[in-house]
Amino acid sequence: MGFGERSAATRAAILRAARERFAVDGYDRATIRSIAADAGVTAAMVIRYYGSKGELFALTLEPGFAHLDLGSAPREELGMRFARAALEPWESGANPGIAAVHRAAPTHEEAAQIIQKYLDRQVVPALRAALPDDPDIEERAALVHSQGLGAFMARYILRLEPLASMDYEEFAAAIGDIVQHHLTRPMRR
Amino acid sequence: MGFGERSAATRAAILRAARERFAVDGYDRATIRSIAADAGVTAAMVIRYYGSKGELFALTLEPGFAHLDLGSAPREELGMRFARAALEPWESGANPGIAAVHRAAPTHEEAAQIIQKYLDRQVVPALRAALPDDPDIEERAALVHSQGLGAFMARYILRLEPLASMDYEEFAAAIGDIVQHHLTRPMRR
DNA sequence: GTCTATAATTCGATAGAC
DNA sequence: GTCTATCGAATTATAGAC
Repeated sequence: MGFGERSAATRAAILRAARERFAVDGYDRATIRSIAADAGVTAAMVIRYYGSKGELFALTLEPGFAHLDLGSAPREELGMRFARAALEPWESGANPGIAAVHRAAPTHEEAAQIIQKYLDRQVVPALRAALPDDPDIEERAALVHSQGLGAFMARYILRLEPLASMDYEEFAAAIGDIVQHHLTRPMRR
Repeated sequence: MGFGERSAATRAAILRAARERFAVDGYDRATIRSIAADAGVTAAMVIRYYGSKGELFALTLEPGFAHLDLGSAPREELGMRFARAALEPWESGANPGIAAVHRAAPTHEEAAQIIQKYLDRQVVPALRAALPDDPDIEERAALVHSQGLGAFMARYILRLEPLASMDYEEFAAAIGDIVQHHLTRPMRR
């Protein structure tokens, strides 16, 4: 596009500010003006570079979910491995885009679809690779994800106690244990 | 209040419309005008009877969560009993107020606090009554609730597949099984 | 490349007629 | 008791100066 050197930094600053605002305030309450202010520019610049609030939001979510890698975990450690891989990035407050998705999803169909995609393209394949012979892997993955979703929402988004203040190791161990159960319990056919 | 017979029906219609709108659209996207239109009146009436959008929303949530009654379930059936008691009302689409709370909670602190209250005043006491000697009942209740929250959000709010279309009996059985595990697994001290 | 000024909406809430 | 008309604030987005 016809933008020079100078603008690249501004563009990046806007995107960074948008990620932060959307993650903290949610889509509706985050305003173009507040994003612009955080980035040290005016609202006009935000529109100039990103067209509209909606387009900016879409780009905000793009880097998306980190690739879910379970490595070559032994069967008995799969749950714990999954829980750590999914939750640990959050302890350092990384990936504001994902918080933004989860804050927007209950009222914005497009955001909910991004979560659906994460489930289909990351969670299911990762678990299928680990348990290639399980005929119910999709149901298991959905249930595993539902526990991950609830734990994530409770601790990081809604900040419900005592989960929000619980020691991370204890938290991860509890969730890992449950995931393991989802993955290994007998399914009714 | 100085309101006569006639207004009572209007009042009720507004509240009913508000519950529906807040549940479907969320707090921010539901407008006074849309609620008024659904109720067959004008926006002025909504304000006249309920003062402000915020006050109306608060009343919307009031009937709140149904009392969580686990009856006298044997220890081995506690998880299943809990899952059914928490989820079954949803299959018939009841209680739009609760959908409204969960849609608003990620971006509205007050709504999140209502969920916290549900956890503290319904989930914890119900489980404590069922397992009076468990020293970790609050942690267990929080973990049970996190699974319930995730399952509820995935199936009814975000409508993630395949959970959203899963047969209810299978769904409830899976969640009940997990809840049971949360309640009975050994805790690290 | 960035800003000021402002257009065009939309929303919550009010005032006052009937 | 209900409505019309409108205010005032806030928002997204545009036009155009510098």
